[in-house]
Amino acid sequence: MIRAMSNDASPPALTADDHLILVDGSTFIFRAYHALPPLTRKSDGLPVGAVSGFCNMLWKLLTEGLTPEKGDEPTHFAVIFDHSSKTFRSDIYPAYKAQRPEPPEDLIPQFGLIRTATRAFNVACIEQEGFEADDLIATYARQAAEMGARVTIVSGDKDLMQLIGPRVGMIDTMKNKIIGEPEVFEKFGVGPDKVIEVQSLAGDSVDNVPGVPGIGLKTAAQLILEFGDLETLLANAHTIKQTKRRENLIEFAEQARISKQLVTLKTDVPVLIPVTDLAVEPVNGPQAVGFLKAMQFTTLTRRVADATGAEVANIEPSEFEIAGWHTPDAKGRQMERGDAAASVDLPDASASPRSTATPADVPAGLMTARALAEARQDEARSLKIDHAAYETVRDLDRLKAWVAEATEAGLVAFDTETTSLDAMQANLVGVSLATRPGRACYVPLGHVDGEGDLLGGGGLVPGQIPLREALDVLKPLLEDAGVLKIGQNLKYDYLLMLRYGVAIGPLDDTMLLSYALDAGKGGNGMDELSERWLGHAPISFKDVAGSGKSMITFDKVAIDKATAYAAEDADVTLRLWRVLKPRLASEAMTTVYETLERPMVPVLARMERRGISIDRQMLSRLSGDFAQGMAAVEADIYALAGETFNIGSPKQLGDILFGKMGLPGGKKTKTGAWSTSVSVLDDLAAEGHELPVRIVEWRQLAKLKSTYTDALPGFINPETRRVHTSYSLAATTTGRLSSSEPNLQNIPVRTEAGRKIRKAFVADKGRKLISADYSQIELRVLAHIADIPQLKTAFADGLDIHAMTASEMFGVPVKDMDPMVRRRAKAINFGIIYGISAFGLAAQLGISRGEAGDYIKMYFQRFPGIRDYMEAVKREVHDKGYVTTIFGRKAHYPDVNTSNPSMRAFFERAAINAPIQGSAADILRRAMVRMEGALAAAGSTAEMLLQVHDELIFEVAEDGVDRAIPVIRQVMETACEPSLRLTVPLQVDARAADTWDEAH
DNA sequence: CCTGCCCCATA
DNA sequence: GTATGGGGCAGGA
Repeated sequence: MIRAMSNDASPPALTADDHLILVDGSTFIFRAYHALPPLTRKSDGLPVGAVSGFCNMLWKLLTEGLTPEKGDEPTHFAVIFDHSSKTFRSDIYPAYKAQRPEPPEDLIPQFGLIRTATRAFNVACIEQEGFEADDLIATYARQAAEMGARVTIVSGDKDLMQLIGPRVGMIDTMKNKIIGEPEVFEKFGVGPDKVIEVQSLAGDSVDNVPGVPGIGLKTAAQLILEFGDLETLLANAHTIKQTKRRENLIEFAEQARISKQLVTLKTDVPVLIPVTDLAVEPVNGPQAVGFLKAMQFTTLTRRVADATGAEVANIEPSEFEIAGWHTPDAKGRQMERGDAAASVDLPDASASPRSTATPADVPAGLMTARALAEARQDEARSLKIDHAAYETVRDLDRLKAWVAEATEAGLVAFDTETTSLDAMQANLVGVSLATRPGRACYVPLGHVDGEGDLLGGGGLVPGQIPLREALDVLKPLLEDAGVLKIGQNLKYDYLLMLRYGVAIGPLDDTMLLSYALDAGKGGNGMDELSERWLGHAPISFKDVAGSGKSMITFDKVAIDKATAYAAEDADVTLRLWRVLKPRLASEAMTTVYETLERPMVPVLARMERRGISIDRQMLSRLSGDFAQGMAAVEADIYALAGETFNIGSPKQLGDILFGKMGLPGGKKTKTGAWSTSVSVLDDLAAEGHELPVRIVEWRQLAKLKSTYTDALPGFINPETRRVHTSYSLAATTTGRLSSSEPNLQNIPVRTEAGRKIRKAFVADKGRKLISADYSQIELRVLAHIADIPQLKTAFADGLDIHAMTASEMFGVPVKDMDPMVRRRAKAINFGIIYGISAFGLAAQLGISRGEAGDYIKMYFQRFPGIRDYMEAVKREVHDKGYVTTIFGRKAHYPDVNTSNPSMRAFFERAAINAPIQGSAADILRRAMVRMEGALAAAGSTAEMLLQVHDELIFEVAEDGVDRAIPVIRQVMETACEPSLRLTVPLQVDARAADTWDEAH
């Protein structure tokens, strides 16, 4: 099959019209294995996932080249493999690639199969003793390029990037990504010609290339850019300023040289098969089809047969032996199933399923509630999970039967499977339902064929109900007021289903139940809750979809695996609900859950769905401005430091400031490194040093650029053209929300440069943004909780609270007060909220600990109620393990009684802060829950978009501003009522403008 | 590729 | 001194 041996007439040399494709077979196998669904098996169990990916790629490259356009097809083609692990490199450095782990067991048979596949397609299959595939590729690439031909290397291996040049390109078919000079630069920080220099410094722990300790890619690139190459650098190593680095470069110079030898690919391998012999030959249809048939790759078999005119029906599957493979013991597998089945027989835990949903079932008296809660906890641990008992719902009749069952039961656990964690971009792949423990199903709706997935997707897998028809049956159930929908983190499913025209309700969320009951005791994710309450570890998402780069989307997961995973989620959710829901009554947390948690789900889902517009052009301009600013500052920094270094590396910066320049640094971080935080740099600046000032400037620009102006545009949803954050309802111990992807709760505001970013958050044309924020809400809450007369009076009279504090403490009049005095009082006020310590206050104000301690003493003398409050909270948290907000939310600190004094003090401060921060958070939640209804009732079309802890952002048509603002203020200022009468007024400032910056 | 660390943006 | 999320770097799988 290899035609290289027929050398009677030597084939013509390659020309500029030729195109040589070199496939790196060895790394392909590993990468395909990890990228593809974990278990793609032929009917007899032979694992063929990597082979399938390989054949699809091979066929596509052979017939189309890199792109479907004509004229791109290869004229020459070879697949290159490693021959054995021993190469000239292991002679230079025995450790080289010595720690390679054994390949996974199910991958072993595929090594031989891929070589067989290559030959089946009539493609040259090349390996040579003593040389790695990379060296052969390097040699062929050089030879072909010298003849003027175009070369494409098919690999994702970074070691091959050194070969890239004008005629030599690279493509990573796993990622569908072309790798050219820009990509190399992105990865190594230098062009292809300097890649080996960088690699010899940075090393590579995967291949055991040692490099120089302490030098990573970033630093290596910087050194090479400065010195040009390794030898020049080593010759000038003594001039390197950073002590540790200089020493390492000198000490490990030889190691760097060895590394360079290891990473430099040989371009002069005496190849046994000349490059001219790699000319493409036509695929032998029957031969290729025979192999593909044996592999049971139906789609590709058909495709190749069509293209070659081979008759599939008339071709027998090829027979061949496969090393490392034997048919598994069918009996053994049977046994395994039998064992699992033995535990299937679930007793029907709820004789009357419907009863669990009706309020009548929840006993009125606390003692009975506790008895029920305890019984449920025992039950949960005794009931086992059986994946084999779950049903895959494949037709409309079965789905209708499940809907009927759920309707009859009056409750159903519901979960969606999708293609993305982002509910605004996810497509529905399937839903699962559970009606009682052990009784669950999965309804696949959008699973696709995974076979053609390397260079293009497959079609819908048969045996699935059409999405539209399924939704028509599910919608009435999901919106049925008589059926409780139970989910885990239902905001996700709610938002997703909203996009499919379904508004889920009524609902219960196990994550929020857990959060209301146990905030602070641990996570509220399903896996963790399942472990905690059911003693069961559910199938992990990783097990069905993989992780990292090789992760597949759920629509590519095989339906039987998907059923086990998805139905289990619904089952587990239902079981968790049965444990957690009765605890609400028995622990008197029902009101918290029903007023502060559950109603937030639809409110936040709608906010997230609305999103906010950002001005992409403005951010792009800002990015450019920041980059320019950084470059200018950078030049100053290098001049001041007398050398270049990586400013973004705190380690290197510390070496420069405190090592080389010998500045008095003092502070170390907890790992013993020099601290280079702003406070340290500011101290240095105060002593007249210029460099720290510049560093702080650079840091600010770098932060704004990377975190905001560069990152935010990537979050613009292509469909809505807006940015949709995701709020977490259960991420904090105190009751605050958190925002992520992107985090819109930390958009800059304090500096001028930062506020420019806020200007990029804009109202759509003809509309305005309204920002409404509570003034001093936490201090007001403190005044209320701790019952401090002076503070309450000051708020009632609308005074400047910090000035008043200063006046009380230092006995100075508010009128014409020294700003410094007010600043101190302000810092103390904030310190109180944070559970003040003399240490912290001293750091904040830049005064001595003793002085700070005196301030605190003075404060407590003037406001003894604050000290009493703090002492009371400490007693409470030590006594009960939790503290509560004004609305009854609990924040747990299970480790507060630790014997470690500093840990203990930390938990005490957190416990002091929690009722203050948490009560303010509760107030915000109450306002948010009421807001939409109040606006609608007042005839306002204003839409609530964002929450930032004490601020709400709305968008409304220009002519709707005046109607909206009074409603917003009213709702926010009266948010506590009627449950609670605060003894201080709440004050809300609201403003409308075109941008967030101006509205704020 | 993942994790810990450091630093920093907000309230 | 409280509460978060996230970016860049370096080291170890």
